[in-house]
Amino acid sequence: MDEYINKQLTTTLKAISDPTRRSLLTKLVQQGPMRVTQLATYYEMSLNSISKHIKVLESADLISRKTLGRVHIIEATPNSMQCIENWLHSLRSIWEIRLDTLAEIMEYEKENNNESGK
Amino acid sequence: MDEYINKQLTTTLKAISDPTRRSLLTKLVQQGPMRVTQLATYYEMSLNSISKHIKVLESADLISRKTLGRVHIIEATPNSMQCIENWLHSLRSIWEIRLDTLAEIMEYEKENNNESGK
DNA sequence: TATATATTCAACCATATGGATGAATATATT
DNA sequence: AATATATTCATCCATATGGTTGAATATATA
Repeated sequence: MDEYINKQLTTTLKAISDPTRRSLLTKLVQQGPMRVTQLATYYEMSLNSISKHIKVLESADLISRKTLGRVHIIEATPNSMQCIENWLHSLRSIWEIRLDTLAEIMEYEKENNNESGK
Repeated sequence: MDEYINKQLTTTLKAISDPTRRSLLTKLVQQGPMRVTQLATYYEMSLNSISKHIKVLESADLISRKTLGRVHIIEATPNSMQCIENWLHSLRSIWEIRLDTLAEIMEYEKENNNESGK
């Protein structure tokens, strides 16, 4: 696989493998753009930790940030998760191709056995 | 979200967020069931590390193991990744619903402005 | 200008992770 | 019975991660 895509995949998967970050993302997708303090109110965690999580999501391109004065508006950019779906689908298609091939082989074997069994 | 599913999601995502483990999984999906030493030959890493990675994949239910004497046959079980697709799709549908609602609101605002502009 | 607010940065800590190596276990083979 | 093979377990190490707190920065408000 393309090494660039592979790294992007790693970054994206690591980012969403944390439950707090998944929750942040979901919140942003549900409620729309929001500022950091606003987001943080939903969690027991310190604001600083939330800010750190946002940074991780940002470097995975899962969110974008618009700075208005001292306020940062955070918006989900869920398109960046496409790479995950792509990987899942490619894996699934490889899987199905192999199962099909296997089925064909078994069919062939069966016929062969029938021949020799005549 | 259901806490059980959420934990499963975390385990699964953490498992596939490592490039070596994704590669192992892909190899198994492509080539079919294989034993540990066989798998390890494809990598520069020590056999022990591969064995450890396999254990991680196993506890995420991404592979299954059949023990035949001293040999362990490892097989990919990619269905367990369904939880990821489910999550991605649910997120996407929330996203689309919000965008639709937003579009309706904007449409309403537009009409409203037209009215007041008469 | 002084103060309050929004946010990040820096340092610290405990625990997790990914790798290595060497020993242990279980099973085959001679 | 002795040896070889397949695999995991235990330990160790360096680095990453997720959290905390306190300081710094930037902007708004009184």
